[in-house]
This record gives sequence, structure tokens and C-alpha cells, in this order.
Amino acid sequence: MDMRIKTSSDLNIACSKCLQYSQCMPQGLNDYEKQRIDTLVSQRVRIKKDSDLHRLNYGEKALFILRAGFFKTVISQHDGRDQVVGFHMSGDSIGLGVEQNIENNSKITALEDSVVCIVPFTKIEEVANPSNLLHSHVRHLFRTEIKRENSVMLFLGSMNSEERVATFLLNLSANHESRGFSGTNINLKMSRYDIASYLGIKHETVSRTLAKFIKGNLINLNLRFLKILNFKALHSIANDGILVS
Amino acid sequence: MDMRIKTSSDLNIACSKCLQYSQCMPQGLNDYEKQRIDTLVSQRVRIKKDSDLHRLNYGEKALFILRAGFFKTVISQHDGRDQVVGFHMSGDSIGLGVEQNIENNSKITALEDSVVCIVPFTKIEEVANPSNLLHSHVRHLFRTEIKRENSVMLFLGSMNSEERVATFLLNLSANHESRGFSGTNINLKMSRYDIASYLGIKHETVSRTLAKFIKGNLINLNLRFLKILNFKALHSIANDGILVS
DNA sequence: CGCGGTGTTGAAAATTGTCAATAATTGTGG
DNA sequence: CCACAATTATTGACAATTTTCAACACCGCG
Repeated sequence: MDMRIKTSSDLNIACSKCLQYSQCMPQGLNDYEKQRIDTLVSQRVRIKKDSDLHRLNYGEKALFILRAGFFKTVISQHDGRDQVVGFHMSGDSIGLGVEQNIENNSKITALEDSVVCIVPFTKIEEVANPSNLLHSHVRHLFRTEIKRENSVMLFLGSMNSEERVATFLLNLSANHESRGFSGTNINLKMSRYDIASYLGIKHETVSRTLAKFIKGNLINLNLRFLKILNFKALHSIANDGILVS
Repeated sequence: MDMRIKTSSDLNIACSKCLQYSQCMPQGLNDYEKQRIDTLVSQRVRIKKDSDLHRLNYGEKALFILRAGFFKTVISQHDGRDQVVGFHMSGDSIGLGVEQNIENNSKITALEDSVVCIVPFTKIEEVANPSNLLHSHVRHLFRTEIKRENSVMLFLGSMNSEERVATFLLNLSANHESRGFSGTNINLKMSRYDIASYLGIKHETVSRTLAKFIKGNLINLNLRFLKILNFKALHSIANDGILVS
């Protein structure tokens, strides 16, 4: 599906005059700041029902503000399965959340004819504060933590218990590895109850699933000493790991 | 559980000399910037196994960086049920993600003896850029979007289908309300398939659950015209709505 | 050594998914 | 505008998965 851009009268309203203003811009600005705000929005576009909002068409990093309409965000997993991870309605900002973090395999699709305002991040930074290594790092921290927290939780709803546990183990392994610890031999710090709560299943199910993995020689486990024997098999159970960046 | 603070030699290492440095601070800083980084961390604390990291003890808004150890974040729902929403290991930053958004009902508990560095947000702002309304608003956007996206998704894993659908309907209603639309009569823009995908259940289950709600006079629904008849009942099904702020 | 928290396993019950049939609605082209 | 096809939605029967309830084993710590 492609996207049509038209220029019509109501696409040119200034931010400070927009009905959605209170939804998407901060309160209590002085006149000078309001003036600067009006320079933020680089363009507004109409998006037809069933068309996608392609981020890359508007520069790598842009914030979208939904002026009118309704969207869904769909993430495509490696195996071809899709999952809706969010809906967006008028006043919502799109592009700072989950869909921004999981790169290149997400689609933001209009569920009805819509109008979107586009604010390039570079412009936000011009207005908000001088570009600055520390500041951009803080933003990076935001992003990466959201990613780590979410990437597991995000798809839990659609996973069965084997997928959940396999995903959890691989995720844990990757986190250990990235910190210089062994990703193969892991000393679990949390109880089966904690794992169960995290994965949204019962602790008995965690036990049973781990037992199944042990029987299949995917892992060794006594007490909390975990040894991963067959990463490949775990990955295929976990759907080849959208979760492990 | 309370928390002990000790001052011992290894608690006073400068950030720029810390082993975790590459995990938690940006690369490529010049000497001046490194000097400023070292002023960021206001203190480091030891936290005993099974003790909690109390955010409020360190000013309302602080970023915690886990120097050594292992934590879990648990959110308590209204009905008393707890859910683990994240695990944290060395090098992780804590306090920018989910646990920050759902206020006052989350606990961050050490699963083993740990050491945490504390960076007040105010200090980050001093160093990163002048305090600025627009900048703080961008941060606010980050937060709120995360909150909205997550608050539904976060607990999906532990909900049954009735809880999922009730939660979805109430969430949708609240979003409509907050934008000045009716929260009672809603025109669904998305298909049953979209709802199913979002909630991690099958579309047949969505149909059946909606049918059950109709029979119980909780809602009216023909095609995509939804009328919510009994909010109270929906709320009690959805666990009294941790999701609706 | 015993007790409480943790972990495992079994069998029955409850929930959800799968497969299939059918209805209703929307879209399309003649 | 109608007819037909495709999509969306509902419902039933059965299969698979997960939970629930229960019993029991194991470690760790006083």
C-alpha cells in the first residue's frame, strides 16, 4: 500500500491554533516559545485507510503526531507471524515507543483516513536544547531499557508456555553474555515463582516446561545452576528470537 | 525490608574508572565531559538480598545504575496480586522504564547483595542541558507513551481472555473519553482479528468473549458499534483497572 | 533436627485453540 | 444496481494446553 500526500487548506493550520494542541504540546508556553513550536511541524500528510505510515520517508528519526484518524502498529516476527502491538488515535504521538525500537519490521497502518503531523527529531533538538552527547545518551538509555523490558513482555500474550520459557532463557543468556559473563552457564538468581510471575504462567508450568527441556537435552538444571546445551533448539522454540538483538 | 547504607572503599570509585563504565555511560567523551560525569553519581549504596530499592529515599526522580548484583521489579495490582515485570543485572539502568511510570505500587527488590549508583535526574539535566520546558515535555511524551502502550500489554501474559477483552474495552473507552469523545458509545475502527492479535488470543475467542459480555448485558455490539452498558462489571472483570489512569 | 520456603510431579478440571460450517458485510465489476 | 467474490464475524464440536488441587521431596537455616 502506498501513501498519498495532498496539500489542502486544513493541512496548514499552525500548531498553536490546532484543536489537538492541548493533547500533543506542553502547556504554559510564552509567545516566543509558541512561535518556535509552530516551526516544529515540517509537514502534515493525509494517509488513506489501509495505507502505511513509512517512517523512513520522513528522515530517520521523526516524531509523528496523529491529528485525526486511527492507526494500528503491527510488528512482523521472523517466522512471518504478525502481532498488533498498539492502536493510536487523535492526539497520540507515534514514534517514541515500542514501534521505534524494533527496527524495520514494524508497520503503522491507518484503519481509517487520517492526518498526521511530522516533527523531525532534529528540529525538536534544535528547539529543545543544543545537541549534546550526554543528552543523546540519556535518550539512548530510555530507548534501550524500553527495548529490553518490552521485547520479552510484548509478545508474551501470544506465546505458549514453551515459547515463554525458551524466550526467557535465551534472553537471560544474551544479557549475561553482553555483560561479559558466560551465556551458557548461568546461576539463576530468581525463584521459579519469580519466573512464573514474569512470564504470566504458574510456577508448576515453569517446572514442567523446564523438565521437558531437560528431558530433551536442551538444558541441564540442578537447583539454580543452569547450563544451556542446545541453543539452536531453544531458538526454534522461541521463534528464532525477535527478542535477542 | 529495609536497606543498609555503608560507606566502604570500593563505593567511592569514580565513574570514569568503574568497570561498568562502558555499560552505563556514553563513549567518546572528552576530558572535560568525563570530569562532569564523575559529578553525576551522588552516592552509591549497598543493598542486602531481599531488601528493596526505595526510589523516594533518593529524591523523586532519580536514575539508578546497577553496579553489581541482581534485582527484580514487582508491581502490585489493586487486588493484591503481584507481578514481576522485570529483572535487572549489573550495568542496567533502573528507573527510566515501566517501573517509573506506574507510581507507588512497584517494588525493586535485590535478589542478592547488590551495589547501586544513584544519579538524580536534576543532575543529569544540569549536565546534559539547561532545564527547559520543551525538553521536559519530550521526556513527558516518552513516559506517557510508554505508559499507555505498556499498561495494557504488560499484564496480558497473566490475564485470561475475559480479563483481556474487558481491559481492552475499558482502555479504549478511557482513551476516547480523554480526547473528548464519548467513552460509552464507541465506533470500533479495528477488526476482531486486530483485537485478537493485540490481546494475544484468537479471533474466535474475542467473538465468544464479546458474545458473553453481550449476554450478560455488559455491552451492546452490532458490527463495530459498541455501547458499554455496565462499566462497573467490566472493571471488576478487568481487576479494577490498574490500566486506566 | 525440624520447619518453612522452594521445587517437582500427578490427575482432574477449566480454559483456550483448532477445525469447520455458516452468516453477514463490504467491495468489485459487469 | 445487482450479482458475485472476498473479507469479516459468529458459533459448534473436539483437541490441546494450562490451571488447579494435592502430595511429596529437597534444600537451607535457625
